Amino acid sequence: MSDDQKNDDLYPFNSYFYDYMGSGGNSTSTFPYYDNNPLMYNQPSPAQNLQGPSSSSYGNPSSYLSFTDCLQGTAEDYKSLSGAFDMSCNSLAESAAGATTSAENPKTPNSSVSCSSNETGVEEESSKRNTDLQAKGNEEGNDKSKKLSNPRKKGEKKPRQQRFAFVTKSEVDHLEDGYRWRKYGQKAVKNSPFPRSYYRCTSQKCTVKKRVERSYQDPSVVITTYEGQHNHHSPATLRGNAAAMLSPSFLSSNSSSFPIFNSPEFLTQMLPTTSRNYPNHPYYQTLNPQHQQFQLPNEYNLFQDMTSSSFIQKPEP
DNA sequence: CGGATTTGACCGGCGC
DNA sequence: GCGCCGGTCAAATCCG
Repeated sequence: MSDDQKNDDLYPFNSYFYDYMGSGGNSTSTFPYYDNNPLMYNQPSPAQNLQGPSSSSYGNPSSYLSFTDCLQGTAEDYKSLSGAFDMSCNSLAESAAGATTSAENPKTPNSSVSCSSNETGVEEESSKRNTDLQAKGNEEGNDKSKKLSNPRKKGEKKPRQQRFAFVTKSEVDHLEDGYRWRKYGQKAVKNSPFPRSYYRCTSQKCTVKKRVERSYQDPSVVITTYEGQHNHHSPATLRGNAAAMLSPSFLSSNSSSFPIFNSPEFLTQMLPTTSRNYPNHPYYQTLNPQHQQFQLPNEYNLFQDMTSSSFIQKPEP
């Protein structure tokens, strides 16, 4: 396990988790974490998806706006949310990582382009790898014993795409998020009885990936990590789809107000339950390639900062 | 039959 | 240098 990954991934299943549990020094937090949150908790099955959270057995949906409701708003509405998340994450990331932000997410008034450099990098790498494979295939003919070739020059670090991870309580491992995914791998996770699944967006030229794993501490919890940004619209409607809202593309392609995030209900559901119900859980958070760790918690205040500065206020025009 | 999933092999990075 | 581990590939298999 590399330090890179320790800092990057923050998985509850690996050595980093134990470190976190033991010392508390590298504490992480969740964002967002949905516990008893009728807005996001218990992702509905695909069949339930369009019905919104009301089909959930968790929480009290009647008390809250559902994401379905929210998503029935204008595109501008969720542009704002996305922008807010992105802006928040970027500013936090920068503050945590100092000035080393050159490789990713240059702050621009239009946050929708904030991740483009990373995507380009990975796409280039991917193409390069394919090219290499083809070249190698030509060179080596049908030799199947050597499947893969070196995808990049030595010393050239693979650029990290922006990551966005969140925890969802669900019986279904692969949560419906409005995009189509193709599973390309599954690996056993160290210290966990549950495997981790790797998915790639099936859309052409879309490099977004996601990993799905189940918490071994709480098997009812599914941890989904998105990496990269979709370069296309969701093939399915976003209605009633919290995960789609929280996908990187959604969270980074926007710019005005999104009323639900101004609501105290949302905020109080969003974070406090995190520390209340899972005090030792290495909460997921917004991740990015710069190894930042957001220590939300004292999280609630920070999140409030985030929300007050980013959700409530409109991003700069 | 075409697309999705499964699964074993492979690769690179890292620690020892 | 070796072993471990996360991530990915791709042939085989499954499924609608």
